[in-house]
Amino acid sequence: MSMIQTMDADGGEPLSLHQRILSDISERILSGAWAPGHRIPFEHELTAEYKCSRMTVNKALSQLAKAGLIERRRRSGSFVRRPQSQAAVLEIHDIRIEVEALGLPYRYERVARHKRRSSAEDRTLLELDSNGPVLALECRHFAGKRPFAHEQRLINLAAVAEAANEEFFAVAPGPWLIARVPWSAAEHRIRAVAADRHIAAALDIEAGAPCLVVERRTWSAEHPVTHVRFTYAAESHTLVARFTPSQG
Amino acid sequence: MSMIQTMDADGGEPLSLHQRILSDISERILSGAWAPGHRIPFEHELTAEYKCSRMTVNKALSQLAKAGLIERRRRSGSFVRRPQSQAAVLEIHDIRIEVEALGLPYRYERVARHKRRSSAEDRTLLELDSNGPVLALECRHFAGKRPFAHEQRLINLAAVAEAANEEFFAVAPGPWLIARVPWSAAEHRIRAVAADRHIAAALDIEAGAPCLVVERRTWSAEHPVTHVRFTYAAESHTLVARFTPSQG
DNA sequence: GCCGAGGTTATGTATATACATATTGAAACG
DNA sequence: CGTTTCAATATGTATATACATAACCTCGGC
Repeated sequence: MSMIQTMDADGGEPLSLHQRILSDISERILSGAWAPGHRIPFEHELTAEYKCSRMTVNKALSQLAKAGLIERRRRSGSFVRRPQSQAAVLEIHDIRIEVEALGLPYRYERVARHKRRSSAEDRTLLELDSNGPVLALECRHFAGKRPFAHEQRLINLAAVAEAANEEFFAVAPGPWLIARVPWSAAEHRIRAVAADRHIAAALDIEAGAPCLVVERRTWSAEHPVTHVRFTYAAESHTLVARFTPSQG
Repeated sequence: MSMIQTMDADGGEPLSLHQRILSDISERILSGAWAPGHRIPFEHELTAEYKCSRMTVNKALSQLAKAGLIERRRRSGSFVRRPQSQAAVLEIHDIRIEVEALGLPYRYERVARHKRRSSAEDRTLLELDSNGPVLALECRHFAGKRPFAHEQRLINLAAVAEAANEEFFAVAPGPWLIARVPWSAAEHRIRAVAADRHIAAALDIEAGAPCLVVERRTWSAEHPVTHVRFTYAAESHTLVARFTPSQG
């Protein structure tokens, strides 16, 4: 939101030159005016078109390149890229937020908590090398009276020692961790499963009913922190992911 | 498989100053050395630390701000941001690619094709105003001998007129559209459902078996282009989404 | 003690300049 | 004719500089 005035008389809000170049070019690409493979004008041509310095044009083009809309080749110029794969941004909110967004009262329940040396399965899930101690948690999240999600979580105590002293009666492990541990990477796996008897009981649904499972593994500065599996009854939950080409 | 490349010590390739500043600062944030809320050094201090111009520092910090790692406030400085919600990048590939990545032969089959004025349901799915013509397609994608995915698609013929002349016997609508229509936005909905009789027959599974459904709506320059629903048998498919703090 | 005016400060944007680097196309050479 | 060399070119990165803008602080008037 910047305030340098553009010379154009068409009266929109004041855009910085930088942003004007960015949106002009994305426009032309996304509208199809410049098809994939098309060579977009050289920096010095855009410099003339927008009556600005090459630095400004360069910054805008570099940003488009980083966003994946164009590809730049030395000596040859810049070219509109062919889309290769759809990439969408999936926002994964705290469950409390999701429930409250539905207008329902949220309740959290800790079902079980065990501290133990990591089993082979724990080590697979967390991608741990050593058999250090882990904390295994089982929880339920309610929307109104109905169970909304079932949570199975492993916390690597070598990475988050203070979790050993927390009972997780009042606060859910998700928010507790977020407030304490800076995440640096995460991997999500999303799939459909049939509810086994344990999950069916926990979510108050029929065994064999379809469920959406979201698993997340989190690292902080190379150390595995936590693995969590959320299971939602099919009717209760839809994940939404959006893609819009970034404009900076 | 660490997803974080830290460039410690004298290590490998020469990094540009810009990138060195970027990764240094992300390091310190992600490792927790600089906690959320911490004020990171002023531009002029970093200028001194790295012995470079303010422009270089500014570019790096602006990028970190755009990536959401820090927040910049005029006159006050730059601060490490508290993570608000997990955002992950979900890559949605062409089905042929996914099948071939599994090492299985890919086959495509067009099941049905109807051209019609859009029904009320079509208009809801496509977010259309008028009752213009649409093309409704039903297809199957095979991995080896087994059905891998079932596809139900609507194409807005007002936006993609030439689709009316394409039979889609040889080429799947996904790649056909991608090659022709520049996408500008897309929305994905992901959920678990129980297979109805039709889907069960198409995927050769039991009715009631859990399936993963991915629906995608695509726009091009404000015009709805297509709505597609992919249904995968539970065992056949897992979506993977990654989050790594962007380093530019 | 309240409140507004104005200065200070850090960031935001833009310019002109310089040199590095990768790549291409053509000239020079064996 | 094929290969090497070299200059031209477009991008990549960095510098010094300038001025705009928002926000905070202090000071002074009442």
